[in-house]
Amino acid sequence: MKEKSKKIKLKANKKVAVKKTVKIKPRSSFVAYDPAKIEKKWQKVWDVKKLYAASDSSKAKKFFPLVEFPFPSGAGLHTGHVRSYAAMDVVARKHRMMGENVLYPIGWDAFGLPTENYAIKTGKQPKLVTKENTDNFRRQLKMLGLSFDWSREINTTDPEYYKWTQWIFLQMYKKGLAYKDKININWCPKDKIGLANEEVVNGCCERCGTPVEKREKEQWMLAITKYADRLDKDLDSVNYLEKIKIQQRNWIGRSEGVELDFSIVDSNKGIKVFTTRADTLYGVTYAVLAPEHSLVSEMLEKVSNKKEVVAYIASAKKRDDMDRTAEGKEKTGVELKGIKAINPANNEEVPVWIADYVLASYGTGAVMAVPAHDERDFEFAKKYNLPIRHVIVPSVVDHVNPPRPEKQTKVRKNVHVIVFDPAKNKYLIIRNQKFGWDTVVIGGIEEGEEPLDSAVRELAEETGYTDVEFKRILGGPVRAAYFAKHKDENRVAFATALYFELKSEKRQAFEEGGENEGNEIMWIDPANFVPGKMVNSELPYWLERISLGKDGAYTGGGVLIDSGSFNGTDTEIAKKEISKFVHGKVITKYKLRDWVFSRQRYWGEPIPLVNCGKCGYVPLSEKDLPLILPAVKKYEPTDDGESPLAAIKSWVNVKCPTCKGPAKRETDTMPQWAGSSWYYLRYADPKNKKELISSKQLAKWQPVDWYNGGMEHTTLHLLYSRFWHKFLFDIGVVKTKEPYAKRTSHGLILAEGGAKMSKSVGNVVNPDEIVKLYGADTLRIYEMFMGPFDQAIAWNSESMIGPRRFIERVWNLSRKVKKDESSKEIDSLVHKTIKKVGDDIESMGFNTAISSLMILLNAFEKEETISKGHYQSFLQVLAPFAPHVTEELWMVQGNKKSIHQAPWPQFDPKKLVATSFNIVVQINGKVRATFVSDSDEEGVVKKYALLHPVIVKWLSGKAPDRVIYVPGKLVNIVVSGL
RNA sequence: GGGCGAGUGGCGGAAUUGGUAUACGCGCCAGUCUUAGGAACUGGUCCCGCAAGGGUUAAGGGUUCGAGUCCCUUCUCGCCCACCA
Repeated sequence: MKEKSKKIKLKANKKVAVKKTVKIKPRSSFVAYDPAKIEKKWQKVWDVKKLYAASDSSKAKKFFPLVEFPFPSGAGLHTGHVRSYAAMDVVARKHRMMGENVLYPIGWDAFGLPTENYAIKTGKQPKLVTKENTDNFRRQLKMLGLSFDWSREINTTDPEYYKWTQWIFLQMYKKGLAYKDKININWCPKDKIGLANEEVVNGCCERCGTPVEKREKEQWMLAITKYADRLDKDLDSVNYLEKIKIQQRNWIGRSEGVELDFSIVDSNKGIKVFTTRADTLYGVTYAVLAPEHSLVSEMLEKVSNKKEVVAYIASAKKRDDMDRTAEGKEKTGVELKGIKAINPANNEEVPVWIADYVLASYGTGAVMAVPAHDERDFEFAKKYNLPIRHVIVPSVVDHVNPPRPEKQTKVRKNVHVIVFDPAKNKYLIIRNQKFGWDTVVIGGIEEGEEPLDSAVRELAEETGYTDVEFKRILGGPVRAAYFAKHKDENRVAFATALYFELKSEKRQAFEEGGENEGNEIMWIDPANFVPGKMVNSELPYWLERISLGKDGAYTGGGVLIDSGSFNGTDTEIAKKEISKFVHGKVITKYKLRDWVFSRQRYWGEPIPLVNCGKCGYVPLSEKDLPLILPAVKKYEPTDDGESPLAAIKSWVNVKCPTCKGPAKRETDTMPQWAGSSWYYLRYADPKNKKELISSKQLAKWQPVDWYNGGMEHTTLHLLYSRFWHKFLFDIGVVKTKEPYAKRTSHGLILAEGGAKMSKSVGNVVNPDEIVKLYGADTLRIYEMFMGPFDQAIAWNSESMIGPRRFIERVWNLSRKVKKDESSKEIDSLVHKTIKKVGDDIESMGFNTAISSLMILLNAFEKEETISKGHYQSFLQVLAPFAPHVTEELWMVQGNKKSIHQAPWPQFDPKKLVATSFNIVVQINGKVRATFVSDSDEEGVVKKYALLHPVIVKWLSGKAPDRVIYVPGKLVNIVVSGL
């Protein structure tokens, strides 16, 4: 698989370390560790003995770990491959030692553009280039000592392989999942190739970075959208990293909503809109169509500003993707004057607009606009001065004075007057001594009064302040239910907040006593102007709207207002009820688009169809598969976008399989993602000429138990292959709904300094050089040890020496091996290490696994001698990481069978239990003393802790208030007044 | 703008049912051996302090006997998506 090229920013303030060459001098009195010698030697032995071949007949439990097979580029293996492959190799080797029948396969995802581009440049046949590259990759993978089962090697460009890729395509065609459609495709003018949406990054070709153009072209499509629902739902049944599931779900983009009809005045036509917010229907103030919407041209004659509309459509078409995604792009649109649509809820006529913020490709290509409750509609309405109607209000229940069931309830409309004094940075509040609360100025809105007038009136009446500047209304109202102590009644208030700034201290006389009795007018800091300290439970909304600094749509839930008979209904309930009321159709939409499956290129699987003038597209008979990719002289795609295959007349012109009349072959080829969408199946039965996979092999090996790969394939390869698998399930070829039981991903390896490794920058680390310098075992351990497996990490050649020293020390350790028993502490540490390494491998904590092996080695080195048993156990748990050196040392110990066939050592749980305890004594949470206890009994430990001389000194006679004991670990003495 | 994640020595990083922060490795310092050291080995290495002791996990607040770990606020960085109604 091809790694997606991505831009990665340089981490700031990181020095690029100077690369040092390291001389490793042989030791004198001892056979020196020489990886160059032992690694080659053992690789040969393993190869000859077929040590890592999976057994089709074994009765042992099967284990099928999988890594993404590489695209064999001319650049050779990179460090990212090593990271993933070595990690799964560790897992595979451990499971093999656990006695499982392990299938750890590898192959080549060899179709693809880079090979073809290289062929164009050099005139070499892609087939030959592929052969050279795979040979090199194979050599490199073997050099690393990866325990692949080489007898099952597959290659997507092998006709015996792509026969089945073509076969699957034909089945899809027959089921109507493959269809031809004239679409606007993303066209890369440099690569001269159509791209899937997934292959366009920020409007540019993901391979070469050239801005993508739109071109209308007939393309083969695969109807992945028909599987959208299952691709989403079945994620529940697999063990993928959560972030992978989330990314897939986001990409599929399932959303549930309703389709509603807005009929058009004086016409039999209607606008179908899709919405997830049917509850806001009464807030619709206009409707919007995508410029490409078919209704637009149908109604054009009735539009009074036809010229303007036509011009707008033309300009929208010209806009390419770069323009559309440009930062801060302003929404544009134009009204279809003379056209009105009818809101089905209240039969109101609303204007109809066209605008490019509505996408033709999503939903119905038309929306009902609710500016009060949708950000985009809001922005648009502000720009074109369209009305904004609030129909949803947030709903709060007062936490301090909740409504009392026994009291009467009154509904009121309120204003909240929020006055800020910028000179003093303070807010105006009223403190009521009688009831003990703080509040902003509140007043009722009288009949026929504007909120602003009420606010000014109430402010003057209650506080006397008159010289204020009105800034703005803080969005729509908020509904609050509370008990009004001073009136002894429940209130449901719809409060609108108005924000003022104080201009001067000018005040008029105002009424004290009466209603205002006990009121104190105060200015408080913003720090105290917070929810919880104020009686106004709407305050969080006001503060949020103040901090936004501008008005915006309220997109949350709440309660309906101004919505006819639905007033007071909760949003969630209203969605259903309103939709029912206007006969909406409940519907699920997806962001996922159908997969553009054809490529006008040479180096891919030919699409096995024939186009007959009479019969249309006719599939080849299955016995005529594979349809072999013919040899051509020139690989260049043509400028008119036709595949180079179109130029081979003898190949193109055929007889129709159905009517035997003259017909032409389809000349498009399949994308690189085709062969990789099902390759994991073929490993179980790689040489089967009759079937894609036999049912016996299928039952034996499926599904993949653990699939590790790059995060960049989450929305492409992983989704595509799940789709193909589900299709194969539907036609009875496979028996599981999902191909991969578990999916994990590794982090990127960056170049030294944190930049992305790239050939053009020249900062690529070549595994060949590292192996030459340090050996494969060192490279493997380095990559496993460098950091957490799932995180991106920069290469650091300085650190490379650590793992090499580690291996040398293991090598030298063999001199200490005697038959004697080791100490109890060492014995316990060995067992702990066995457990830790085993657990860490399963949870991909490779770095901590190696760290614990280092700790054990350090302990061994402090001993005079170590026992043979302990030494061998150590080699065994190290073996998955460093297979060569451990094999050599294992054989030197006199073993006959390979260490990689030795059983995974067992740990004795009894030996993990400590016999003495390091007890930490704290006073008030601070460590004051430690001691060793041979008991972890609470009474004993506490007694010793309190008698400890240092503790006695610290306590200086004071009696502890409390003594807390954490079994076997810690005593915390709580004393007041120290 | 939305989603996900992260912030711990000079560097990569360890430690989460809350219980001695800085394991392991790199680098650095000193010593041993050596003609020599960019090798190897031994010891040291979070900060302040002669010490006793004090401080420290982006910043601030909270919960707790006890917080890197849990909660809130703020800041910074990375990744993915991005007009999806």
